[in-house]
Amino acid sequence: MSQISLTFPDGNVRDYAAGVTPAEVAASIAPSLAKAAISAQVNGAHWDLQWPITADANFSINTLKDDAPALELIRHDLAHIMARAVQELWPDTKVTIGPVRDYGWFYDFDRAEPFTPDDLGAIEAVMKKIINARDPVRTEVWSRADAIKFYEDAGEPYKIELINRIPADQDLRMYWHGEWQDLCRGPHLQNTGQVPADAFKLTHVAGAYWLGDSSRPMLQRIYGVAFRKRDDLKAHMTMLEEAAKRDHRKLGKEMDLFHMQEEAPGQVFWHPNGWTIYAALQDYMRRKQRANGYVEVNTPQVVNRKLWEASGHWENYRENMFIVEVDEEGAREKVVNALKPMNCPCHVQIFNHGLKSYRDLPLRMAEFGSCARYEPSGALHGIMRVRGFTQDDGHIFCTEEQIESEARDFIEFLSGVYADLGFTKWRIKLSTRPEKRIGTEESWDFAEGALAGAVTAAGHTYEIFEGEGAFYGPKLEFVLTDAIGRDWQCGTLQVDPNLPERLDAEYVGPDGAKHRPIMLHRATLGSFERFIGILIEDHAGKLPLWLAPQQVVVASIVSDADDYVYEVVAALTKAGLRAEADIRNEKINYKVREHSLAKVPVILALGAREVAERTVSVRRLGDTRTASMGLEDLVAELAAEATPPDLA
RNA sequence: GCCGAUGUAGCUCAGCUGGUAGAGCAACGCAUUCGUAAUGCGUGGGUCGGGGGUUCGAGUCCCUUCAUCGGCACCA
Repeated sequence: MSQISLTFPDGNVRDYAAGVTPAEVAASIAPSLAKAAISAQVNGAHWDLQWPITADANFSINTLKDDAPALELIRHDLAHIMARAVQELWPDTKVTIGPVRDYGWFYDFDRAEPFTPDDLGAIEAVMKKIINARDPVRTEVWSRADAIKFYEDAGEPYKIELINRIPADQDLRMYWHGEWQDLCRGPHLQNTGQVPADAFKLTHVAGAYWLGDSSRPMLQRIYGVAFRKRDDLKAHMTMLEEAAKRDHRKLGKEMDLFHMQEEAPGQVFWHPNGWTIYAALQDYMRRKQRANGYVEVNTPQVVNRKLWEASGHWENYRENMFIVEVDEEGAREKVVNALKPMNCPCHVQIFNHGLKSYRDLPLRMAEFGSCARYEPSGALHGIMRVRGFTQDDGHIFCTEEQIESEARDFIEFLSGVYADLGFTKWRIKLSTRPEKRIGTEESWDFAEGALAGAVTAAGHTYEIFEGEGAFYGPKLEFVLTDAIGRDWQCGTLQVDPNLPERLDAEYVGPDGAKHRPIMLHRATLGSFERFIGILIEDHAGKLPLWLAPQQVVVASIVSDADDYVYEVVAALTKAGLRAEADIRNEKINYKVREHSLAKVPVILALGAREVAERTVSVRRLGDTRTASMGLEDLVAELAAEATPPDLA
């Protein structure tokens, strides 16, 4: 029998018989290691303790102390343990797949009766029993025919479909613990007892389509989370509670920003407070775009279907458009219009109005464009995913040669905006040509190269998303990370030679002939609705002063200070600050509590002392200390702080 | 759109197996002028998401519809 050499992390090299398993290697080193081992790394690959090693390799043993492999195995094994528990409780349940995901795993089942949240406790109890049984995990490689036969006998049709989807040159691996069996590529733990029994939790049940295909049956999915230690699980649950406290729907109510109601699902009723944020953000964007060479336009809400037919939207998105039919006097049939789902076709109309020259390019056209899309009911989510929204939309009409410099310019613009809004962590995705596409390979090469070049020139890096581009051109997507680590895709830049073609946009070139411009669709915030939702959650409602709806509340401590309160409010208002008086007959404790809960950034408390000294007592949100200062100094300080970042 | 859950006063929520709706906060009134996260007492307030049905009787049971929430699918 041939020998192989394993190189250990400390540099030691030991020889073993070919086909040795990591379990045997661990046992050859120390019995304690053999017991603690959960898996191995073989030439960097995550290796089951039972898989044979047939060639020389770099080798190390993983234990529960090794974070990444431990978490992967714990979560993966829990997926199997949960599936086993479910089949023990409800033997007629069919199993499908159960991958590791995020902080845990999920497993999809086919079962006539849906699971209820109450079932989760029962399943958890059986899972703990399985863990405590410490059943050894066993694995074998099977032939395709045997495996299919096995699952036919077992009545597990989904597994058969999975087998048929696995590439023919790939081994089929079966795993067992106890009597229970599953098809799985592995690796797994040595025995079920290696899973910490107190560091997992089943979180929720949900429907999910088989293979993610909405034309396939809907399965019952159970989600769980798992960690190495009980404390990690507790920390995770605390994190979820924190995230729930930041929920923009909850804060929107508490801060009286907006509401939504049944008569207008997916559309926002902005209250004065919320609209103040919206307006401050829009004013800021308007100034920024002007400074960046954009011309601002505005286009109609209700547009005849002819334009949507010409643009191609009618054909592709008719189902998602709000249709407006009008009985026009004398007309034989109804006039059919659609609320605009996007602004680009209208912008092309403005471009087409009058003759354009190459000297007009690049032409940067911006609109705070209100759009309406009939989103599927299940997609709606607070003000983040709505049916009526306003994009900070823009279209750059340019030549092919100008794509790169325009893209670069936009990336720098966007970078400045994100920094001003407090987002310093963000990344760029480059989506390239999809399978179904129009245009020549040369034009795709050129456009993808231009976007990649622009990113590099702007001093950033990008991640490629193969085949994720639009059918007409590649795109950049800008993903920002918020204060609690969640990603949000906001900005976008798309290269589009198609729409100018369809809507017959042209300009006169230096040669005197007519040419097609390229259109760059771009947005920085995406939609105001969604972005404000993100801002609220990012700041947990505690917005920077320039965006805060109510910047200062001036509260009286005694009614003798009422006149002075009004004087202070007047001084603040004159300095451009959003200030309100609170002279209600309430204790200062009560007022401080109420305005703090409403996330007012600055509370001034005025009593006899302040009146006498012409000072103010300042309390900042999130700070229990107070400071006393002169009225003029305070006004100057707040006015400076409340200046939008582009004007500071 | 699909699966599941939820919908009771302005807000947060209670209301067991059907017997004529309740709390806290908020609002309003009165008293209190009280120095940095809830002053006390009192008063008013709900066709229990909409529609239909079963029943002597429905917030409670059934059907249907709308909306919201958690996922899935979707996101030009």
